[in-house]
Amino acid sequence: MEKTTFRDVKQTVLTRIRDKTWAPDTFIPNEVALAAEFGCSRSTVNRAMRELAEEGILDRKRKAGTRVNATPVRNAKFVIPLVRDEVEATGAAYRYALVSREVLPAPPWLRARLSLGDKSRVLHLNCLHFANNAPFQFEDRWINIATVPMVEQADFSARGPNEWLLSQVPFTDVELSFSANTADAQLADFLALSPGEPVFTAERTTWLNDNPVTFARLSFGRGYRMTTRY
Amino acid sequence: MEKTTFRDVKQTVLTRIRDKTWAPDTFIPNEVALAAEFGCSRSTVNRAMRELAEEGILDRKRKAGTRVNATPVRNAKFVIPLVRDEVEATGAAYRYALVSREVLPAPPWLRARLSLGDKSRVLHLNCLHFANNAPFQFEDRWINIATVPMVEQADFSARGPNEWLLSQVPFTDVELSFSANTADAQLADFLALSPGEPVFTAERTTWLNDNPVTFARLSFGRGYRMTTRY
DNA sequence: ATTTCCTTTATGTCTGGACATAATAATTAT
DNA sequence: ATAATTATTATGTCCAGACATAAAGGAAAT
Repeated sequence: MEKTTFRDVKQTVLTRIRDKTWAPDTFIPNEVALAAEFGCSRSTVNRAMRELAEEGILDRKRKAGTRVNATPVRNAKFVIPLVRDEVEATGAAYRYALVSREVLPAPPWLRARLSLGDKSRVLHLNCLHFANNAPFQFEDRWINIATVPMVEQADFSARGPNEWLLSQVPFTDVELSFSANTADAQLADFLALSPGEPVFTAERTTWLNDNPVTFARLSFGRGYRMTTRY
Repeated sequence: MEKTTFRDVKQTVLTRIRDKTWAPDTFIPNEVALAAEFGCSRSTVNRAMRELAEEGILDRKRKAGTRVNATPVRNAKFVIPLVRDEVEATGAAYRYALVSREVLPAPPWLRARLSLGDKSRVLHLNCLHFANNAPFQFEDRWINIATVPMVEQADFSARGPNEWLLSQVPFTDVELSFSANTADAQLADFLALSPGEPVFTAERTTWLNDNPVTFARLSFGRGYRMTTRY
């Protein structure tokens, strides 16, 4: 007879939820009772339940107990890779090109988005990432010079700003958002699309303890899909 | 003097990584050493390190040790809510309408996607979800009758199939993918767009232990954004 | 009836110890 | 030199027991 692991407990609990032994919105036995039933320690049950709660299956509250979540608002985990890795993972050759680089006062829309003062200076970069020489992603990147002073000396002709930032500048918070948009003339040009074609847009803003670090708008052309399994 | 919690340990480790005390791609001290340094038990250090590894910050291997991940492939967590909750969270009134319902043999593209046999029957539904009476999401839903026989008797005139499925049918695996597309004539009509306007598309396929349950294509009109912070 | 205080209870976390396991490093046999 | 075997080591997991803490429920005071 093998020992009951926290994985076994998770599995058993999941099965009971699926076969409606434990119905949605009802409380399940407490940890001590389950530990006794499964023949393991409370710590083991606790870990199993904690992870299931993390996954959105269960809802736990002190004293109240553990309830089966009626609407399992399951959270999908998206792995956000580097462009280089994303391209190379498909077997395609990755190439990077810097389109433009300039230092300028932060435009109003960016000041609003990052809550910057009105005399903030930013580095603005436009970059293109290719997969097998076909444009794959257009990167519109803004970096807050006040938070990252050394960015003015950095060389972005061979390596993209994202890779540089990841290796040089830590961050504590990220906001990420996805949307569908149409390509304007400039974007269509860069991504080899016709104006008006749909583009998949990912916008990422990062902070280092309340100090805005960077804002990036990443545009992907035809056929791009962001996929996850869980 | 307070006790050192696993949260304290996580915080300290993160700080040391950020200030480059522990550089990327280098090994950090083992759990016993850290427990001694922090004045806590190894279990506490273990939990902190395990969670940081889960978050993609660290890379752990038995015997080898714990290494600082050079390219923190941080994974974003997306909470996928019910349409109803998503709409009501903005303060808008939610309304649902069933557009069409028919039982038919699975079309070839669906058979391929769900690996269905060639005489599979499916229930096909078209639904509209409104926010304050403005179309918010168009749902193109296909349900595998073989896996969910009782779906033929279900009434979808008042409640959307997603809510019904969530409460009635368990699932074990989900594939989710996002993309940008253009509205065709039918979709433009339903979402009150002009044909050719961009739509944000989410496609979700779910299985119950290798048995395909359902495939849904959810289309969102103008201005829809899917956002997460971490 | 409403507020305030106290008790109870289930989860949250820590400890210190133990054994399991994977992977590396060292050793021995071919 | 190369392959097979054996130690070593850091992480992975488990346990039993302890105390902390949030929150529900009831009791007492207003």
